[in-house]
Amino acid sequence: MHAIGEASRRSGVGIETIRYYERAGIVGRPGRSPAGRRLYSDAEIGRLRFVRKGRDLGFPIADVRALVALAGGGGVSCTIAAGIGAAHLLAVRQKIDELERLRGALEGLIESCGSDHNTCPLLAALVAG
Amino acid sequence: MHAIGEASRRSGVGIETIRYYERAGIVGRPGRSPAGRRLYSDAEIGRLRFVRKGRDLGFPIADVRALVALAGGGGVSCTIAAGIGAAHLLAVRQKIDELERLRGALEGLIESCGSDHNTCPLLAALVAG
DNA sequence: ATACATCCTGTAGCCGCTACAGGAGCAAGG
DNA sequence: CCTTGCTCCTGTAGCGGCTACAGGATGTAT
Repeated sequence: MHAIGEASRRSGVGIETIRYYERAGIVGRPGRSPAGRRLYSDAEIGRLRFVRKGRDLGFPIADVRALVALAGGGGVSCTIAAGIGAAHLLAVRQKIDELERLRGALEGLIESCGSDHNTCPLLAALVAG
Repeated sequence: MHAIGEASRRSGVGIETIRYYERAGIVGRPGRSPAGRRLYSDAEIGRLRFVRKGRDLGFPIADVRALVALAGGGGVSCTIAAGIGAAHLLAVRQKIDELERLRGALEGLIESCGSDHNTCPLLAALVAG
């Protein structure tokens, strides 16, 4: 059993964030020492690591909560997990497309700022339309 | 002079958002009718449109505030505006790179979910190290 | 006169943390 | 035993950038 600081170091999740995850019900409440301090088992620290990895992959908290539940249960988990993953992948692809459009627009505007002009093309673009 | 609803329609900025922009000091305070209702000139509506376009290009509010100020003043504005734009473009490119990495990771995981396996690869990846 | 739309202020909620304030516990050195 | 300094506790507020109320006043059309 480890205190929250140790759990934080081992899982890579910040102390405040661990408490937040607990409040938000993403991870269960750990046991407590007689003085009321949180005590984490290795399995619980593993769950924190799981959450961090999910977040690193960009899954929203709601998805991570669902994935945690799936990892706990057995059976048809993989189909459901793959569904969640596929939906998230779609969202990531859409976000990329959106940012690519943005990038194109910005590149055009900034490039035109290099050439000769009286009025700033970037500012003009924002005023127009 | 136009009421806030008309200003919203003409600028494409929501009513609540316009008031938020005013509170946040992104746009100045408009005049008021005798009864205390906001009245917007065409120029002020233009400024709202400017803010919307900046936001559409993904500029954070602080940048938009700066760009509004530049559009108001004259002189060396373009160099500064181009600098703000270039910095934002860099941020957009970094975000894209990050999402591309994410996309790759997700694609790998989800693809492996299609093939034969005992343990779900996606869930396993989250549990592992 | 009445119905309905529009406007006002002020406050709270969203996400996912992060950063306090103000206190209590705990291990080690003097 | 006492102090020092670290960790931990709860509770609350802040970030960005809105969005959505509640509860009231005002404007317009019939």
